[in-house]
Amino acid sequence: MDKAYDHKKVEDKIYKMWEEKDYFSAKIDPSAPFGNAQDKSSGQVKGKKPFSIILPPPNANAPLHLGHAMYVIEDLLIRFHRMKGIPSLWLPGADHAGFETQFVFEKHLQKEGKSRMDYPRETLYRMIWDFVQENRKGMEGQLRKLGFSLDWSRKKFTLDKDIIAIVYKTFKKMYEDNLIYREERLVNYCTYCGTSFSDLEVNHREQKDPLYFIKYGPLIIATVRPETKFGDTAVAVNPKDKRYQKYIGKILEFDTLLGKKKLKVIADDVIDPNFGTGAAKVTPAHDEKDFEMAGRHDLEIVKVIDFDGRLTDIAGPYEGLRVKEARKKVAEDMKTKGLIEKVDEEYIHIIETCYKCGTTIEPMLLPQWFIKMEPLAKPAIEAVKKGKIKITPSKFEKIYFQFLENIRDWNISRQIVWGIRIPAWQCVRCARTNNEEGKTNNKDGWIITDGQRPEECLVCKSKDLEQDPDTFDTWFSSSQWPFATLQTTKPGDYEYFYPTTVMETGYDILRWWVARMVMVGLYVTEKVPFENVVLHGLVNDPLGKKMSKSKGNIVNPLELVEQYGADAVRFALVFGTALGNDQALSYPKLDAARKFTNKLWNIARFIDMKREALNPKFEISNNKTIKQLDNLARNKTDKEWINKTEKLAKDVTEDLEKYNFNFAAEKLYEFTWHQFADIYIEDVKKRIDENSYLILNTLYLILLKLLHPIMPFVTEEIYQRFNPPAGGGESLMISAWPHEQKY
RNA sequence: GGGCGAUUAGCUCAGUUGGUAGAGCGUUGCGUUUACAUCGCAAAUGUCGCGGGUUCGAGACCUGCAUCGCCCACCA
Repeated sequence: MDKAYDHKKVEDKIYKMWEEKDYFSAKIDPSAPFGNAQDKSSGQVKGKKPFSIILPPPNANAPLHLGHAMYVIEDLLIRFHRMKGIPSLWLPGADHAGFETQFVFEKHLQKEGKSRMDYPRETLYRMIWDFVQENRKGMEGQLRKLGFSLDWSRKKFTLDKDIIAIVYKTFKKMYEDNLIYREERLVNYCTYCGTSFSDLEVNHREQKDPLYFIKYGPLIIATVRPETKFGDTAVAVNPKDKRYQKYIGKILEFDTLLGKKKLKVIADDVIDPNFGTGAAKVTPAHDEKDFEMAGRHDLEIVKVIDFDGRLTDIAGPYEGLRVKEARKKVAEDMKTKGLIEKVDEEYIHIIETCYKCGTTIEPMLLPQWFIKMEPLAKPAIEAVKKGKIKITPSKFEKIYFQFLENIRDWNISRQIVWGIRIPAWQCVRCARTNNEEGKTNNKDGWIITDGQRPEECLVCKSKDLEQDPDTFDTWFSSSQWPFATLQTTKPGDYEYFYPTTVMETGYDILRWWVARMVMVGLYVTEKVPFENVVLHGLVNDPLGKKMSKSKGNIVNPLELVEQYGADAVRFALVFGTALGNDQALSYPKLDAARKFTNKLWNIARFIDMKREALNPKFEISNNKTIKQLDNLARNKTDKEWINKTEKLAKDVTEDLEKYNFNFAAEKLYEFTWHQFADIYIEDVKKRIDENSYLILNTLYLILLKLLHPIMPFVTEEIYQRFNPPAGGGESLMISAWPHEQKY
């Protein structure tokens, strides 16, 4: 053996061996059908309950970042259960990541001086498709380099035909169950990205803006958005406000930049008499509260801002100006005309911004597809409350409940090309008729299918149908991922592996993804999609700052793997960090982990040398229980170390089953280095004989097994070099876990 | 406006049901021809953010407060 461990000579070779021997493929054990055995009360439990994890599919639009290396938790769980002899499945996949990917791709186009507008829809889609396929290949290579024992024979992509078919089926089912509706209402719209968003894609930011006090005849109203006043269709006051009683129901007539204007004064409870002057302008097309008032008071809705972020012709001379410049210009002109009473320059308020590009979100009137969330949220809340799903660490339950208990309907329409196009067709003739009759919500005339273009309009038999150009919010397909994957991999997978055992992911997508998977999973399959949610923290840069492209502090896990070895990277990520807490990338910790791999290696080297020296006549059995080992040992000290190792195996097993990964790593590190190597080996060194050698070697084998889930490469390499007997199995990764324990 | 987390050795962080503080890195001293200098032995360093409280006993539990970070939130 070399004097030092060189991961570069080992890792690729070992991974290839595992893959060629097909160790990663999950095997459904037909002799131990699990199926209905989930019902323990029936007494029909047969075989072992399988263990399954669906890999959170990484976005196929960029190489993996260090955060993805946290998948190590899933790999160690899978390897742990596989060694325990439990049929284990870890299913890989990739996400097309609709909007995110289109955004990234547009950045690439920009560098070439192009934009999405330069290409027809199909061309743009095809270009992004190719871009994504390239990325997928790269990502899979990265996952292999990290040693992840993913079942590549079952890999899925969110745009696989069979996945899309399921997404369509779900949409249709929801539509038929009256959970989907189309409505024209104010949605979060980013004029830069050119699409609407759900509430989760909107950030909030504090900002200082001038608050203008504008004269509306006898009343003064306060606003930060004078540029939208062209769309005012009322003035509102609180019904209890004594100052304004005499105006309620009256028509005000007053001067504006565009001449005389008449507005009715309405009374509404949402108006806070203590804000500003207690009177507000009502601009239904650009403010949600105003939009709701418009509904209650039957007000006209006048659009001032267009989808490109510029004022419409309603703004007269200000038409075509961008919101920001329009605001400035309008305010200046109003001052000149004496329409502004005063300006509070120090007004601080919260604005909504696009989570991606930071542009101020415009509430925009747009017909979109919505999912009614409340009926879906209730069972999802129940599932956790009743313990059908367990969230670890439990502190995250609060966030889960808070999201679901205050849930609002989900806008799933996106005005982008990259994604799954919504299978909704509108009859052009019916739509026109509806419009003429003054119906604005276009509910009629829409045909939802499972993806097939309908032959003709169901109402008027017209063949003039147009498909909705919008695509689904990526998270709509993601929400179906656990059952969609298992229903489309291999026959029997869904029946055997669903519900999955663990959903392990970053806490940052608890609401975006996990909660939605629970809701949609329960709705479609009537089962929870997973029994355990395990949430890890973020990996930040060495200074504790969040990694991001704009900061330029992204770390590619492969660089670290190259330098320290995959085992060290994996170990460093679980060592010294409590589950669910953020951690800063630590080079000293990586270095310590790398030294640990070397320590392991040198223990092996020592044992190897002793083997050569002693040339023992027996073979080391891989299958000895610790009890059997105790009977074999003759030296009292050796027996003590058997007990200590037994205790370690018990503790590590318990820690892994309780998701206390840091405890497991810390105990293994401490025991291996400072107990086993520093004390035991130093002791046995002086007195080693055949019998002690047998104990030493066997205990070391147990350590290798216990370490294998976290550090698979170095442990496997050593195991292979020890060339254990046939009875012990050909690979550490499929050998038996040294301790049985259930919690 | 609400919520969550953090505050422990110089630095980065653990501390699992309350029992006189731990790791890695760093520092200091000593050692090492034979598993490993990617090493060993030894040592130093903590009013566990601050104030109350519960308890025989609190870093851990309760309650205030401070600082930092994150998340949620339609007062124009």
